[in-house]
Amino acid sequence: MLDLRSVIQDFDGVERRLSRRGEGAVATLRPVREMAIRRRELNVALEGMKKRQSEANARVGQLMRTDKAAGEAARAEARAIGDEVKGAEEELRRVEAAIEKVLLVVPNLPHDSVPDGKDEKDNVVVRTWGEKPRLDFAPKPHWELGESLGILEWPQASKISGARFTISKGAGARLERALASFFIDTHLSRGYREVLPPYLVTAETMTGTGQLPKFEEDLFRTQGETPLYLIPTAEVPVTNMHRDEILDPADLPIRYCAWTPCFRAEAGAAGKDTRGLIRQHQFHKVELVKFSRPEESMAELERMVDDAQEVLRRLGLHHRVVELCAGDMGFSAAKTYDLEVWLPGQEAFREISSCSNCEDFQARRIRVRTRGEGGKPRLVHTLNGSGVAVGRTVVAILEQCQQADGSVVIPEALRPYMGGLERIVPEKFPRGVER
RNA sequence: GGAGAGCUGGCCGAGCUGGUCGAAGGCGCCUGACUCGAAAUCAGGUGUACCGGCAACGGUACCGUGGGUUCGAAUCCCACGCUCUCCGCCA
Repeated sequence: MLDLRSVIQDFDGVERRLSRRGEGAVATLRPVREMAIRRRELNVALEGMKKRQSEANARVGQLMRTDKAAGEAARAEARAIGDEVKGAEEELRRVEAAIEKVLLVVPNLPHDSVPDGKDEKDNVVVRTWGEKPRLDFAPKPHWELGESLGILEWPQASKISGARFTISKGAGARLERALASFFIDTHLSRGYREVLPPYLVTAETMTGTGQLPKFEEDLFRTQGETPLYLIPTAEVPVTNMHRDEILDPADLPIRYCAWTPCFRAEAGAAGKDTRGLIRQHQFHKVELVKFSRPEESMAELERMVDDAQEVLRRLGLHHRVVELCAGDMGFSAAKTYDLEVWLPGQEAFREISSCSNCEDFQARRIRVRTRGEGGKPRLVHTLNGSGVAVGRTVVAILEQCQQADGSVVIPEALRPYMGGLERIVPEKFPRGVER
């Protein structure tokens, strides 16, 4: 959420910065100007009224003890003021609710360093790590590899859950589990604290990080009087952990890493990436979340990108870092880097991580503060990034590490987590692996 | 799921026969005095948000949340949430 005060003080400036995200973003803000002016007028008037009211009330109290008749008269007067106050309060509440409603769907302002642009075609490649693996055969897409190896299975998944689900089996299932452990261990050694949060959260929590009210259709929701939502990313529960808290500046930055399943309805994405593991209703992700002092948040973002890159480097996966343009960034982000991993089977770089600095946009919604000079409370900055998406890493390993014979060589760093397994070869054991 | 108790300032804790209560007292913290210095002691200060003001300062709101009663509510009434204890159930 943008700061109402700075919106009022510099409406044109805010509008100009917002316009870099596109016309749609600006349109969300327009109604605020008038409403804010109205709110201010009402508030000033109301405070004057309240002052008169409390004076009148004090008179009633005093007079009632001495002069009953005069007391009754004062009481009538006080009652009239009270009615006035009630009316003004109601009006003010209405205006404030209207402002809040608008402000909740206005996206964050892009940081000045963010490149201009409309969509993903305008994103800027910052650096590339490694090289395309030299394959002297026609590389297969991961879904073919997964099926022929017997480690990824779709017909059974759609039988039990419908479209966009996968069942991993044998070495495939183990690979997911190994990657998650490997990622977490790597981040722990680099200063993050592991947390295992709830996967179901309240609407308030979803609102805090910006998923609600604007993106309800992307979420799965439970039944019942007070529904809960399945988390689309661990960013949601972990960032909300410190809601309504004032964090000790000495503790900052706080760095968390969390491994969770993620659930996404993504109703609008029908027809894209229908095959394979790329776009699923459920997947695993290791998420990095930071709470930072404002002046350090951009440096922390750079470190976070490096932390995410580190796991790909250790796995030897060819990838690049992309800086998102203003038009392609997510709702809450002030600045975002994506990590894109090379997929030979599709001859394309695909997103495997997204690291964002939300600055104070989420912190304002959820009231996470720290103390600055003189002990004054001030908002922290929040950051989040994938470190990294587990399912998509499986895709990358299958496609980048595939061999001419259809087997897949497991990256060395991962082998300790795979019981020493060096290579995935076809598995066809419905009752388990024969020993 | 059932029964009971409770939710007050950074913490503990009074107030809850409705009025001047942002709220006693204690702890913690800050400043000053005393001291070579420290401890102890004494004196003073010590919440957040918003509005007005260059500032000093003034005003308004906040006693779990929301609603009600009333001229006026931390105090009375209703609903909800959360915490704790006991019982039941359970991986």
